[in-house]
Amino acid sequence: MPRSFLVKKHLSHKKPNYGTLDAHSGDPHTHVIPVLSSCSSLTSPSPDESPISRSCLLNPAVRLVSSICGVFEPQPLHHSRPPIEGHANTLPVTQSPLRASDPAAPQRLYNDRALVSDVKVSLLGFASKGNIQEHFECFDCHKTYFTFSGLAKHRQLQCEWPCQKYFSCKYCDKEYVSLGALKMHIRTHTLPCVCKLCGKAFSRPWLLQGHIRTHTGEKPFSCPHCSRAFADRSNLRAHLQTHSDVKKYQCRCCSKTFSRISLLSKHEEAGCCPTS
DNA sequence: CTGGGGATGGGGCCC
DNA sequence: TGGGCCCCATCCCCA
Repeated sequence: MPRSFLVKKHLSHKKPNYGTLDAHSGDPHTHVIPVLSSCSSLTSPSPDESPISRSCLLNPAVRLVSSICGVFEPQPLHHSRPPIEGHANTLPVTQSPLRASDPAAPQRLYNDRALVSDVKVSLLGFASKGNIQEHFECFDCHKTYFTFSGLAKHRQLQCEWPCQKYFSCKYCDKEYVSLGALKMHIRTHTLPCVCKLCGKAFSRPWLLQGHIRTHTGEKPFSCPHCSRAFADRSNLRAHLQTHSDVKKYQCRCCSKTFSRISLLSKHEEAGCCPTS
């Protein structure tokens, strides 16, 4: 049951990138090391022990922006747009050296982070609603998120970056806008989570956990209205609808109500609402 | 045909 | 960046 919005929308200039995938999968720190090297230059002489270097390294905004903009990347991405005026191609963090002994370092680091936020919003096509730290809105679909990471993941999975590579699955013809989305998709081919009892394989560990309950008979989700129990919370939720006097899904034609949208769909497909 | 349970896939969010 | 959890959606099967 593939979700089509994960897949890249256009199929032009298809560019398989297995080498990049393999390189990244082989070295999970590929994105981190360049940032560390850049940040360590700000925190000499002891970058390994400096809390500033650590915070710089762990700052997801710095890592994300650096990886996307190519500022710290050994292999720059192909920009389809010119640099944003006033920001050039250099992040502010490289312009204000920080030292652990500097008493003003924390505040300056905070200011730099604010600048990074500004850059990332400008460069990546993000719009902010009011306070930048409260709401992040996607330019393309206008969905809003409370955190930047939430918006970033949404952009990775559902909307296209203004300048990006496309990652093609080597097992099928699907293409994705981010390496992470591709990795997640590839798991549906490789199915690395295997049930030791029956050999059935799954793409994610929690799917395997749910499957194992079918062997053990464990049903941790009990209905508060009857004695039934379920192995899956979603199935309990569907069951709870059967106790409800008000069915959630109503036919627009005959006003008949159903406990599930699938039942309503089947009802409509059966011909109740031929025009809908 | 309908209603409901079982099983599974995938995105969002948090840590 | 990935794992875990939650939620939603969907398909299959059976009474």
